[in-house]
Formats: sequence, C-alpha cells, structure tokens
Amino acid sequence: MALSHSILATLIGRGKSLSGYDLAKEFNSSVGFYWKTTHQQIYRELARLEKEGMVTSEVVKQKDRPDKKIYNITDTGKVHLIGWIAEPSIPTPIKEDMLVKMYVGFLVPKDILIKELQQLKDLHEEKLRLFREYEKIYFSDVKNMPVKGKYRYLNLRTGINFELFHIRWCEEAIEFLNNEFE
Amino acid sequence: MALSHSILATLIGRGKSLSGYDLAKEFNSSVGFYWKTTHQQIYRELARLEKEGMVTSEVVKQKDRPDKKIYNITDTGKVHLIGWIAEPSIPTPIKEDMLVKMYVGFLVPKDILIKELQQLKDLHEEKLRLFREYEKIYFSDVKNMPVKGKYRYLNLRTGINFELFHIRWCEEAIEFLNNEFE
DNA sequence: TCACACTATGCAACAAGTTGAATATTATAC
DNA sequence: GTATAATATTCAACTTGTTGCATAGTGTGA
Repeated sequence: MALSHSILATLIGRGKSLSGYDLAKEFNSSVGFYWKTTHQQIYRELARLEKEGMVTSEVVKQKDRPDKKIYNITDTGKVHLIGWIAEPSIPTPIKEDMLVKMYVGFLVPKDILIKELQQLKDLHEEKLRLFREYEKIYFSDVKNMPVKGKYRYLNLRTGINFELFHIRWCEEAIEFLNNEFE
Repeated sequence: MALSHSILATLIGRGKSLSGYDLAKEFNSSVGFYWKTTHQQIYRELARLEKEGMVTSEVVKQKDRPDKKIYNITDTGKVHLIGWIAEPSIPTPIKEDMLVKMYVGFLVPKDILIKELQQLKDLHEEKLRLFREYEKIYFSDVKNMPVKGKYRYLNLRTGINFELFHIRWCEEAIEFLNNEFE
C-alpha cells in the first residue's frame, strides 16, 4: 500500500514534523499532485503507523488555535521506506470513467460525449496552467538547486506531462468524433 | 462507482450474454485495458446488480465443462447506464507509486531509480507493442467500420497514448537523472 | 452579531478492492 | 497415470477509500 509510504515520504520530504492536518493539506494542494486522499484516511493511517513504530507523535499546545499532534518519522520508518523504494514498481492500470463511457458511446448522441470531453479538457488545462506557473516560480534554475529540489522538479514535470497527455487525448477524441462519425 | 458500469457496458458492448468468468477474462485481456479487477469482485458485483434488477441471470448446463451462469442487461440497467454516461466526468487523480518514490529519490543511490524506471519503461513498451499490433489487425480500416467499432478504436488510441505518455515520462526521468545529478 | 471560513482531530458506517482458499469438472501434456 | 492448466463459481477475511457527522476554538467580513 502506498498511502502509508506517501505519508512517510512527505514527512521526510518536508524535513520537519507535520500534523495530520498539514499532511492533508499537502496531499490536496497543487504540490501533492501525486497522491490524493481525505483527512480521515490520513488520521487513520497515522494512528496505525504510530502503532507500528514508523512514526512518533507529540502534542503541541496552541493558544490561538486548537492543539495539534505533530508526527516524526522514526529510524524504523525510514528503513522501511528505503526498502520499499528499492522494490520494483508495477505499472498502474488505467481506471478512467470516460473510457468506459466511450466504450458504449454509441448509446448516446455524440454531442454529449463531445461536451463531456470538452469539460474534461478544460479541467486538465486549468491544472496544466497551475503546474506551469509553479514551474516558472520555483524551478527556473533547476541546475543549481539542491538534490531534493531536483527530485521535486522531476515530479512536477510528470504532472505536466500527465496533463498534456489528457489534453491531447481529449482533443484527439473530439476530432475523431467530429470527422469519423456522421 | 464505475465497476458496475463497466460490467453493464461490457454486456452491451459485446452484445451477448456473458458469464462472470467471461467478464473477468474481458477485463484482464488486452482489450479491457480501461478497467482492471479480479473475478471475485465481478461475481460479487454481478450478484448485486441482479438484486437491483440491472441484470438477469440464467444457468446454462454444460457437458464438457462446469455449468455456468450467463448474464443479460435489463432495460432498467440500460437506462441506468445511459443516465450515467451523461453525468459529467471528473479527472482521475494520479496515484502512482513511482512518483512517491521519486519524491524521496534522494534517499537512495540514483542507479536504483534509473533501474526501476528502465523496468517500468520496458513493461509499458511491451504493452504498447501489443496495442499497436491490435490496432494493425483489427482497425486498419476504421472509416468503414460500424459505429461500435469506431468507439472501440477511440479507446484503443487512448491506451496507446497512455503507454506513450509513460514511456516518455520514464525516458525524461532517466535522462534528467543522468544529466542533472552528479 | 451573525454567518462563514479556517484550523484541528476523530468516530462510524459503508463501499470498493485485494488475497487466499475451497470446490468441481474436463482437457492436455509428459 | 499423473500433473497441470483451463473452465467455473463462491466464501471469508482483510485493507483501502469515501461520506457524513461531531466537536471545538479562532478569525474575518457584512
């Protein structure tokens, strides 16, 4: 399972203690484009990681806002994470609603599909703009960045390519629907 | 949820009754690249779909092999599926192990990452070859195909683009690791 | 001051997905 | 004749992911 690994990775990646709330924000911001989840799952997972000795927690009292519990990765957690990195990855299969819809696209007027593809394309273009902006602001001088930053740039590049793939796919599908169908 | 929709779609798409076993094969063959699952989940989902009146089943006695239960989509099922198609799709977020690994790539020697990326690339290239072969055999004359076939071709194209995206990503990452890191 | 947004954590229930095994028949290869 | 692969279905247990709700304090704008 990779959520636990994502949590450990974020704890190391950010280089400081984070609360469940911090982690949730991280996972759902533009930065955390590589993993999506809910805060409930994160809290549940953190409790388990603590039970397994992968992280330790500490309550921090706050005056201006509710108290929080911040987490640190342990040596056990770090060893576990490094071991996981070296395991071979298997390709993630596609599970895309739009593909299922397309498979039975003949059941509805093609305009419906075109409209949906256009909507999907818009959403991906918005995301792409965000990533590109992020690239411009934080990664204009990658060559001179510390290693950590370079790895983060690699990830951002993937996010950009991922969006480009989806945009191209939507365009190809729309064009195909317009030209090949009457 | 889209597994139930995938099952209904496959039942319509194939235009004939299928058993749970047939469906499982379909979902895990090169054709069913748009959705992956296990036979257990399919059997469970079929039972539920039947309870909800989306499909009907019928036991077929066989002499040469174990008896089977074949499923048909009902009008209710078809209406439900068409309704679902018209609902707007939301982009599928990335959940890719390799991205998490890359995020903390600085924890291991870069050779480990390069090796993994190479392995991943090989797997995607194999899949791409399969899809391209499939394209050549079944879709050489798309313009003159029935509508159903055209939609299936659209899906195959997406599969091809998906593999190309992953291959390009792996290449970019390997190159980056080789050039930008010392 | 009232509503709303933000910070912060957690429970409960459910839906979806995975893993392992049991059962039974027939076909094929060694 | 023996092992194995393929056909065919199902149960049980578990993990992962989602949805809704509860609680509780602070900050901000209308």
